[in-house]
Amino acid sequence: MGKKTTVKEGNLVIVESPAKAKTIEKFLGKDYVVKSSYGHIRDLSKSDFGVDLKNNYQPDYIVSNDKKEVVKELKDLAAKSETVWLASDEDREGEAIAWHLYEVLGLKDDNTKRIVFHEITKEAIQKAVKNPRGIDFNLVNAQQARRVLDRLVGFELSPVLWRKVKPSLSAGRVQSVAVRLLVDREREIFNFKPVSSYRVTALFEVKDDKGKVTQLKAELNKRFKTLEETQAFLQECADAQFKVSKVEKKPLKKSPAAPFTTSTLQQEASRKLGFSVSQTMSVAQKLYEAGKITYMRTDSVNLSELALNMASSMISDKMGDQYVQIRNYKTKAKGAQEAHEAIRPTYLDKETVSGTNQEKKLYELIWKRTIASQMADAQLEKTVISIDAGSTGEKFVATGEIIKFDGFLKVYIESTDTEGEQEDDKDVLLPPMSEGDILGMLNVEARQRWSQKPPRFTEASLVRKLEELGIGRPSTYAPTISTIQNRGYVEKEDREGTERVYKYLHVTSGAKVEVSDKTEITGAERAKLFPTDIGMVVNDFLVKYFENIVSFDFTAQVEKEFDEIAMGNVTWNKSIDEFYKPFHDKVEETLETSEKSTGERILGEDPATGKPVLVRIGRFGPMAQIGESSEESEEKPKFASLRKGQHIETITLEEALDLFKLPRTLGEFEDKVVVIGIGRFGPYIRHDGKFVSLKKGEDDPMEIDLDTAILRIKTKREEDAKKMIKVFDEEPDLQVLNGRWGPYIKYQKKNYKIPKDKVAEELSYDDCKQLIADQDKGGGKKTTAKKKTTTKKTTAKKTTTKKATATKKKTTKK
DNA sequence: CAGTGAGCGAGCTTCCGCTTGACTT
Repeated sequence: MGKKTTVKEGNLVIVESPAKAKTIEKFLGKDYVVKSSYGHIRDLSKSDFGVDLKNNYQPDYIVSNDKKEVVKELKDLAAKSETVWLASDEDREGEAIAWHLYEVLGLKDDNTKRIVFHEITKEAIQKAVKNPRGIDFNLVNAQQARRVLDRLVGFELSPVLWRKVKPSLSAGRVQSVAVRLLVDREREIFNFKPVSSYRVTALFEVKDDKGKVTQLKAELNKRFKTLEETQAFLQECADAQFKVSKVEKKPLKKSPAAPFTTSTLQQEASRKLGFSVSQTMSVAQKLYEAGKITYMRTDSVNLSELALNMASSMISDKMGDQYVQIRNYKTKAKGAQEAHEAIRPTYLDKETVSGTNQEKKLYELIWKRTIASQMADAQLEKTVISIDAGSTGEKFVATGEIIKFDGFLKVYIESTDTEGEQEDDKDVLLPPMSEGDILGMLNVEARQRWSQKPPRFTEASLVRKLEELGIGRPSTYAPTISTIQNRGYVEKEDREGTERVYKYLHVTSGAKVEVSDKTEITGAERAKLFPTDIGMVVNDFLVKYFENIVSFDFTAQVEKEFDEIAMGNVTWNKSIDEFYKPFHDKVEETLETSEKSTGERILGEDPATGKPVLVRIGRFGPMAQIGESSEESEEKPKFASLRKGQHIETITLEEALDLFKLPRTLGEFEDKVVVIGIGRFGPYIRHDGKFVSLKKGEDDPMEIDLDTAILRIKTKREEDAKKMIKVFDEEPDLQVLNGRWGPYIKYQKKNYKIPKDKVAEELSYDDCKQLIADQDKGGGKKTTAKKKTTTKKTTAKKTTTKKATATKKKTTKK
């Protein structure tokens, strides 16, 4: 063998994910090198849409900087290999990845093979290798159409928003519909008028054969509309005879839920473990990389043959044969592409794993759900007992369920989103009773209840809705939720409930009905998604001018078109052209004719000046304004920002006028004025150039008096004194302080860490200077490194710092 | 922990889907 002749030998297999590559390499043996493309290797350039509008929408693809290294490695390996196997996923995106690889790596037909498998088992992979095919260009074109359409929609609509609403905003096929769902729901809630009715329950005494007494709770089978009716009925009950009129027993069966997909995992992890969707994904990623679960971005509910066998033997060993029931689940999700298995443990005999608490919990959830999905139905018996209430003609009903055979319930019960206003009557064993039995009444009570407003979305329930509409993909649910929050369209928040008074009626046998007022907390929300004013204005704008794009079935419609392209019935650029021409005209028309959209609402007149009071979106967010700026009058309008929790759509004239009462001067303390105001971080006291926050829940900025304010200033001073560990005479700007995360050094407005082996109190001036120099040097290196990298990276950096400050705010709020 | 506003000058922002890391607090 001469040195310069390149001998091509061996096989290069390219998959999308590096963890997958590792597993597959084991199955294929020595002759195969398995590498990963890390997803797509190139994308549309960002200049001029990345699409040539004059040349049949020709895409301009470029390999981004962070992919250059991967591409180079793959190119080198491909050149040396005898055969290159493109093993990206078996779906539209996967096919496109294969094609991009083919193009960018300069592959040739005669030594390139396209293979697919949708489960990572030895059999599946060997079978795939035996059945190679070529690249499916129809499918690739369907992906190009998808990509180009999303680019055109996003990059044409967003600039319209910059001009007509506010800079830096965004719109897109997926995110804009997500926001619309939230805005629509918020308005439904706003317009919702709760209706009250009275729910009546009774407590009876039941004696069994042996004379043992048990209690039985039953609910009246109707609700009364008015207090009078309810009171009259309860009074009748006081002297009524209660007789069992019917005892009905019905068998009932419950079936397990399908194995996890990305979306159902996100929902259950949210309900059962309180995880956010991004949390779920990053914990799942860890489990996947450690080889503990299968791939976590999937829309498939299928389990491999191998997994089914494992489940079957696991269940029969552990619980017995009668618990095994192997099932095939069908996906219900619109547009599912099912390139992978469902999410399941790699080894079903492992009930738990090592790792962080979160990893353990999520793994256990996946294990239980997977096992339960292959278990027998639960057999239950439902008992319904009807009890006549004297001669009133009304019936009380008691229901109970007993489990005859637990089946899958032994390991897993699916949660629901319904929040528990209704008490749980289930799993109640009813005392034995027969028709004609007379029951002793202990008491009858009634309480006023209100119909429930539609529920606000959580991250997870929004994902479920999007999936239902076929909008977005498993890999984008979590990022979409982040995007709409980062753009300021949506906020995830807790809301405290408000007190509500309800009527409570109570009567015992033979007595007189007592009526009283009780209070309950209602409307409390935890980690719910609230649309912001900007979100609402942007949504209204898009609905008004681009209804078809933000309609709930836009994605479904274009998916149909993509399917046609994938089947070879339609040419992709032609299809894009049919969409783009009218769309672009509409964009042009909107730019020319539409007014700037600020969500302006006139609330009324300012009683002091008679000028109009209005609210709208300003350059810095939602604001209130008294008077209009006009050319005739020199007088400028007055401005005030809306406060947290206030919204353009719901704020009243009174609330808006209150905003202008601040800042207000309380008086003087130590010869300096004391001023109350409201800033970005809530209400504050300003005195002698310093700021002190008001006490939450105790101080009202409109009410607080000078004495209380002075008290707050003094306590703040004490706290500050405690905070200070050391100051140096050499430089008063250099301080050692006690912060929330322990001691730190502050110098020229920057903070520096103190290494764990140093004691804060013992640091000398020189020690501090040294630490600052060290850390500045480290930081300096980093910043120069960052400057060298691409613009893409710096923007990514920006968003992460934004996120960091956002979480900061939240923690201080607590 | 620190921080507590605000109208013409320049250029930027933006999409959806595949994939992982690299960043702090």
